[in-house]
Amino acid sequence: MIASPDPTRAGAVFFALGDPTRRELIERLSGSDTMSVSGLAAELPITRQGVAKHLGVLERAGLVEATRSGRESRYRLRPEPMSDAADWMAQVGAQWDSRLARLGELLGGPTKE
Amino acid sequence: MIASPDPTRAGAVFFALGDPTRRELIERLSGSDTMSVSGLAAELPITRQGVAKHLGVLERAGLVEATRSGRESRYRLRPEPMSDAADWMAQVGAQWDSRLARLGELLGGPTKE
DNA sequence: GCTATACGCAACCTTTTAGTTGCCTTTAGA
DNA sequence: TCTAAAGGCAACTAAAAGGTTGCGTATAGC
Repeated sequence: MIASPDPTRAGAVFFALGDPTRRELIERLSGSDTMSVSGLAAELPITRQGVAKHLGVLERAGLVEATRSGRESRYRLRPEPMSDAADWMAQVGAQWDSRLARLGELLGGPTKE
Repeated sequence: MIASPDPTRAGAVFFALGDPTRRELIERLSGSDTMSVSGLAAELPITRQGVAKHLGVLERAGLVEATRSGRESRYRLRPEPMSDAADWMAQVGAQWDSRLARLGELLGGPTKE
């Protein structure tokens, strides 16, 4: 029941991780169970609303999950979708490799990088 | 020596792969040895100059390499920097895991996802 | 009940990004 | 040599992204 590789989701993950502030958020969340929006904003040089927007992007990519607890919503890291991105890269790399291998055979010798 | 994990380069890779057209280019390049700008542009719904810009982004991220051959410049895939991105994700995931593990110990039982 | 905290929503501004058109240079080939 | 193909460079446009301020709503706690 592992999350199946979803090429669509991979794109969202790449996009989400393409922003340094969002990577920063991910790193913070990887070190604690859950964090509130304000808690995260307190550690960053941008406003709470700015953080909230970034969390929205991460949530749409499936990388974080929000749970409302009283008056605050706590965010938890959800690393699973990253495997879709990793799969995409592995697949591209593999195809590249096999292409290299075929080329090597054609040339009649092992081809090194 | 394998390319050492470079967190800076990881950001550039995530950014570069965050665009669907650039992923398309990467996929095309993974299937052939080298391709010219015009060759790539012929397969995509955007202009040659548009493709050239994307190739510039990919090149700055280290994901492709250009070689001028006569009047055309041929681009080759260079998948190595992707490992920086993969390393970053793996590290985040590992930290998250170990945090979970420690939490599990504190609670006196194995914690499942 | 009142106040301060934590959010969500919406409008707005500024910068980047994706993509275009136009023009000029270099090279392959008939 | 003259032309057509391949590219680089620069200016410009439209749209998206990152970020802000302002305001309204719900909840915790005195």
